[in-house]
Amino acid sequence: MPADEPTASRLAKAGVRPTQQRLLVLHALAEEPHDATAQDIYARLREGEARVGLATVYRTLALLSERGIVHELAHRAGETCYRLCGPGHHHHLVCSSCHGVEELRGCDIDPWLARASRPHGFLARSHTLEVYGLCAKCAA
Amino acid sequence: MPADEPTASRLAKAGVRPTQQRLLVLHALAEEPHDATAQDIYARLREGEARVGLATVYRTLALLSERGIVHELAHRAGETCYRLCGPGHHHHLVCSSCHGVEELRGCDIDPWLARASRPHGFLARSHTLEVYGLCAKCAA
DNA sequence: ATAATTGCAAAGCGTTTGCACCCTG
DNA sequence: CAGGGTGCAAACGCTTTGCAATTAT
Repeated sequence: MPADEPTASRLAKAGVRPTQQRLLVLHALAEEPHDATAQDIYARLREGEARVGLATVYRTLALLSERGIVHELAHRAGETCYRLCGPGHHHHLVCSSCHGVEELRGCDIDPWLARASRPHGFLARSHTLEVYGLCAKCAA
Repeated sequence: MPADEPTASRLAKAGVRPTQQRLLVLHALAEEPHDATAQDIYARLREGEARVGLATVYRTLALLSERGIVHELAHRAGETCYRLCGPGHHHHLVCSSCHGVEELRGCDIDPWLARASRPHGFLARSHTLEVYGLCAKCAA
């Protein structure tokens, strides 16, 4: 089953067997304008002619997240959101109105962080930053 | 039922009736070295002689969170963590080893954020930042 | 052929809710 | 006395898991 070389090889390189349903999940995620839950993806796939089980969607998202192919966000309590992100360190601009997500690159707060946490004797290693506000469309 | 003036009046000022179980929940939370889930608090209270229902703990934490008396953190997926924080804007230094939480004050990344999000046409309004690393004790 | 993957349905968990009783104001 | 607060247990919704059938290499 070819039809989708780039995505398939991306999976293969990550040591994930590129099955039909995994590609479907990945495609569905790619089409989401903002991050989506497992149930969202499942519903989206069911709308079409796709035959994928809910459990498979959960398993797939967990696997892809573990392999770093998708990112797991936790802004909503009670359910996990997933998003297909570009590579490298970045943060998210989350629109409070349309819930769209944009990536904010060029994060240079590490030096600031290191300085700020020094008085605490705290050794900063990583951080998460999410920004809420209005995207260009919704601000208009 | 006096015995706990400061906490009680703090609740009263927030328009929350200072009942016995609300004070118990608040005290339990104050004694937690790091943030705790509703179930954590419930278990802690049950260890003692306190007679508080689980539902009450959930309702209380939700109410206190809504009133800004406790903060709701979402680092763990699947369950909501709560923490009794000082006032004002601040962030958290979360120790990856002991899971202790320290408050990081003096957050001045807003100007940086505003600048960074401008090219996106994004209007930043608020943000969340959590820093992971090692606290002074664990780094030693 | 062999081992991984999938689907279904049941089980698990954290959380919420209905309702009668209790307590506070 | 009136109305919010509480406790219990049942109901919920999201997620995980057991197991037999299916599919990929």
